[in-house]
Amino acid sequence: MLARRGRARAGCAFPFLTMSPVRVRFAPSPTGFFHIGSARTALFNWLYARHTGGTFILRIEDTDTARNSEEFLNVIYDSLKWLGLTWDEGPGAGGDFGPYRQSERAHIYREYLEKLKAAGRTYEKDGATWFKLLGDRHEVYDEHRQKTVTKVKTAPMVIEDAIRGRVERIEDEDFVIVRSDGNPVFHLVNVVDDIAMQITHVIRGEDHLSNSSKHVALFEAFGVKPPIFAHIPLILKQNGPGKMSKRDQGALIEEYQKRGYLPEALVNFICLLGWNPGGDREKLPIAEIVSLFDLPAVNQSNARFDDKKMAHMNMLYLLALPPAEFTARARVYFAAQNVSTGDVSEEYFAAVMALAQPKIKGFEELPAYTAYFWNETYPTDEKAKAKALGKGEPKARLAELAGRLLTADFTSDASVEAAIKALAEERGLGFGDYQGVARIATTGLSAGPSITSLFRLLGRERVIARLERFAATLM
RNA sequence: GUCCCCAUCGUCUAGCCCGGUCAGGACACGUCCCUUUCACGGAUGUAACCGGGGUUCGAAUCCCCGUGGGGACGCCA
Repeated sequence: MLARRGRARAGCAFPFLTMSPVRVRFAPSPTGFFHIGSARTALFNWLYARHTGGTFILRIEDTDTARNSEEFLNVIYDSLKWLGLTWDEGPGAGGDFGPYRQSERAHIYREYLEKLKAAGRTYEKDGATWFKLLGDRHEVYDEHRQKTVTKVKTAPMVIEDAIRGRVERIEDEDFVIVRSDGNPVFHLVNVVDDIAMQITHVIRGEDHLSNSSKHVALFEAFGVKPPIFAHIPLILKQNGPGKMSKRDQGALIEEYQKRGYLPEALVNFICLLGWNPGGDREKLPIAEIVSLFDLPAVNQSNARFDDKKMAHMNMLYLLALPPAEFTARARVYFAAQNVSTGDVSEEYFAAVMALAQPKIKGFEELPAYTAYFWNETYPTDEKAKAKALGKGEPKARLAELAGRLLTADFTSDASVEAAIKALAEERGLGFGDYQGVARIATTGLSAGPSITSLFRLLGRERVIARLERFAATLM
């Protein structure tokens, strides 16, 4: 924990001015849905590229032909675009180092493999091609794997990590680089592509830290100086042990998209998992995050995901949205959810949204929160109804209110309020004696926007009709 | 089992590099205020330096050892 600030200042304050331009890549494999952890890795790469004026590359690691799918590939594209993490090079974006799908780069891997073979750094075993480490060999029984393995006495590999400092790890076993079916393995293609695409910084999850010694060994075998690594901490699942996986609750980006979360809120939230701008600020615009972000400030310890805080961040962004923007996005949400809002006018829809925006935490609350605005068949919360009817004389209050509203002025919240207040005063009662029962009668709910606002919006006829209809059920 | 990474409120974290502040903020939770409901907002409370040694006048901060958590150990990526 202590060392990182020191490293931050020990290096050049503006590495991108003195070194070759930053080139980073996000290299997902389309073997499953896109989850929070992947999104954050992509985000940190993107942030670093934008911060340094470098290049953000999207590379698809689809060498495992058995597990790849086009569907997952599209999820990756869609999720990245939704989050606003646009790539400068990669599928659909072009670039001078393509193709950007590993399944289309076989010729490049063959070429690099030849270099390794020529240097005597490979051998064939069981039909596969192995990478040969340098050093003396001896056999040893591995308890964990319950088999005899060949160990190699090698010098420690040095991993220069922008987040963790210098990490040494001994790589002591040869490993497969080309499968017996002819397909190259992750370790090989990953390193070859990082060389071929001139990647300067490898920003990836800490789960790859142990692999890095293999990768450094390969870089050295190719005679290439390894890039700067930055192994970011993992995101742990909210409940229970271990890192977050695709199966965990709240793990999938797609899910947040469907639930109407604002992508800018999600981005703001996940960049705070393992990084912070310093000071007490949490909600900050992406442009500012870009300017403040740097690798040495990334935490070294894993973070646990917290959906409550995520929801809170989303609310903050929702609250800050210009009303027209809120309305437009709400429209999209209703459409995506297939929730009908009747054939109301744009003005009416916007007016309803104006009442809802300051009250809700997320778009997913919207359909239930506004159901009674769209038609006359809205659900009634029976528990709330029982509670509202449990005290006073609800039937009398409804009748009085309906009568008074007949002549009330519905042009503004204030005029509706004045009418109800006058009625309450005449009867020696409080506003609240009418408010509760009127709300359940006209909305079916116990909570919602101010009663005067929603009366004004609903209009005299509908309000009175609802009051009378509800009163009639109380026989 | 072996190797690697990590360790401040329940959670995310500031403070650590460069030792001296009532250990600060946010989420969550409690109370109060605002209020015609529910939210928002404001105020406030509960709550943490993993343990043990060492260095030092002084350690959350530096060092060591434990312990705990995480990761890796595939012809997955």
